[in-house]
Amino acid sequence: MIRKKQVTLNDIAARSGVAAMTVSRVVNGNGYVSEETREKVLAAVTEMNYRRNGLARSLKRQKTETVGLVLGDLSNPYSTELANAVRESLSAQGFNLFICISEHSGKEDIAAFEALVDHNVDGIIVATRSNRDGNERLDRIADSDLPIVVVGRDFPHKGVDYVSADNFTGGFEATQHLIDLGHRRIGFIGAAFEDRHSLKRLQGYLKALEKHDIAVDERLITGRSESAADVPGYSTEKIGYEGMKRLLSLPNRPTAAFARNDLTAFGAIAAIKEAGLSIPNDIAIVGFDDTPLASHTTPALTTVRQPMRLQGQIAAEMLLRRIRAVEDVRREDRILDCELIVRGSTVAAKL
Amino acid sequence: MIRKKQVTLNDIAARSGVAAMTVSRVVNGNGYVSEETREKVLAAVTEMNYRRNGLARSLKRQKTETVGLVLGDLSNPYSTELANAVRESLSAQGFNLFICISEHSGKEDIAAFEALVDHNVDGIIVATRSNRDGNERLDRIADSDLPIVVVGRDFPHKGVDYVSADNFTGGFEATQHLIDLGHRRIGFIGAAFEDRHSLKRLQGYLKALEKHDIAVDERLITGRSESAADVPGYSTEKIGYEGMKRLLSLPNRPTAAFARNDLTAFGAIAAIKEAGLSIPNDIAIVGFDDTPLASHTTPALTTVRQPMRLQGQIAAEMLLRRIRAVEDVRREDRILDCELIVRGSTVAAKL
DNA sequence: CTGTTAGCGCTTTCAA
DNA sequence: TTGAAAGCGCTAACAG
Repeated sequence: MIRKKQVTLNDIAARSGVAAMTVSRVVNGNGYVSEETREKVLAAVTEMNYRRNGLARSLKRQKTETVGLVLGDLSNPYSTELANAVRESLSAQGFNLFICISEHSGKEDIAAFEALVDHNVDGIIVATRSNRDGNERLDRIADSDLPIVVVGRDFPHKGVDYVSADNFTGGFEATQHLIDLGHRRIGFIGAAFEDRHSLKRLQGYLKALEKHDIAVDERLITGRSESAADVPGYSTEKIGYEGMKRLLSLPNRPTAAFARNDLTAFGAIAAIKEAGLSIPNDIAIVGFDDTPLASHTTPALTTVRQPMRLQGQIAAEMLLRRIRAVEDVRREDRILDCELIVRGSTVAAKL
Repeated sequence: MIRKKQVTLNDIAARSGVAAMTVSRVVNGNGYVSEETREKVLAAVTEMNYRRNGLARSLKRQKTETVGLVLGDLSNPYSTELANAVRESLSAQGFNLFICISEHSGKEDIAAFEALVDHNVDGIIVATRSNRDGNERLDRIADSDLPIVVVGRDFPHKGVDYVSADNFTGGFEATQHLIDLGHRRIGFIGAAFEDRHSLKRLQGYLKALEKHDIAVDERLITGRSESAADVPGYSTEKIGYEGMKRLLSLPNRPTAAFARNDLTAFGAIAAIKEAGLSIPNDIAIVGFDDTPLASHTTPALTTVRQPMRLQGQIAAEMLLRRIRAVEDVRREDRILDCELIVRGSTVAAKL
């Protein structure tokens, strides 16, 4: 259809018999305008249903007061809380937030970055998992001095801040907790082989085993299959379910397992119940995140709580600091403490 | 800090000794450019790390190839699946998706609309709950012919399409199912008083009772407290928990309950278990949505499945149709069937 | 195949 | 208190 032609400043100016500049002043509420003129203009604005063109405005002003947030997926409560916290912090400062989803694909990460840069956002918060293509592009964008903050992992670029939970220590403490309870055969659910060096929670797990001289049994570490392609949104739970099934089929099955996150733990719990086994007596389970549902499963889930909202707030602050900076900003990073929440899903190992 | 001055078409043109227009052609890959010139330009582009300015481009072209999606919250798996489906459909057509969250606040709805309109998105998909302020603003935006599609409810404007699940029939069938099982005292969880006329699922519930001559007991209908202000993201589960507690404290407690959605049902289940009662024998529960977790609770949740992805796809198609239309578009609406999924949380009433 | 011109809608700057 | 001019960076339309 023939879209109604956009009403412009000039239209309003013509209609109310003043200059475009005067209309601009009225619309933006700055500069001096006589009450009389103001009213005349405002009348025309209402009458013609005028909306200023943000594109033109931003083009001229060289800023958009908009920030982008790139998320790997939406299915994890982690993303949700983070996004809310970021949004709240930013909107309190008059910034808009546009969220992009990349579905954990490097290609889509790039598409999201492009889209945001194309729209000249004032800064980007990145909370996707690290991947080569995405990192490379992000690096280039950071080179152009666009403010960037990364959440949940680090990013080695002098112009990029990052904030993350202490996943390593969290993983360590979760595992340590199980060891303290007397468990020796402890599974890890949710790690693909290629995560070995990037997944801090897995590293914490390995470290705890090492500290107690428990040999690592590769078969106890299970994760998504090779074909990561078939792993869409909600798969984390599916991974937990399948991972636990694999652990249960082992000749010498573990007496406890640490799941990469709560969703994975929920899947694992389902598999255990389905096998007619009991939690925590046959198998103890620890999750990670302390999602809202964690306290409501039966039994309630022992898990590691990470400060999701705080990460979002800090990320927003870091970004605003960069956006507003008038001189060079020194890189900043924050690693936040996690907290082990012991509930019913863990208990001392049977002897 | 002094942000690096943006590299422009003219800079590249100057550097490579051609006109800006030629650079534009190379960058956008349209029009004829000799191989030789192309290479020269491309070299300069790489060398100077040029990125075209999307604002200027969109201002000139009068389109952004970007669509906005406004969501009430992110905590409901419904939003998640919808967003993913929308994103997939749009990105397949070369459109970007920017998601805005309104936290179920009319004020934030408006802020999201403004932000999107300000960025001259080509269209908006709205999936927030209906509210007066938001509707009013949306109406004005629709008046200006910006393509708009509403999801999950209707919206009475000749220029706005909508797609929704058949919540009324879904609610009816869920309740009917419980009645068929012999239940007569059936609670409804998750309806505030003011939802009475807007919540189709509640209307379906009431209709089913009416059909079977079961008198409505107001005390069996429970929802969020008056102060909706204290109800942030994840509260739906909390509402279910509290709602069920209230039902359990009734002198003559119900033998079954229909929860407004799965999250609410999960909360209700937690309350029942906490009271030492059994599901489904003491109280049967039906949810709505068939979220991924529904099949993994103990017992698994009987629920009404609504086609979330399909709604997203259709919404995207409807919007693209409007965006691409060259002449007036007739209003379209689609109501999609739901499906009752019977699992372990419902069983015949004890006599 | 390449260049010129004009202008998208706004705001900055300077002048009145 | 108001206005005129210039230009943000890009591309459509036309000319060469």
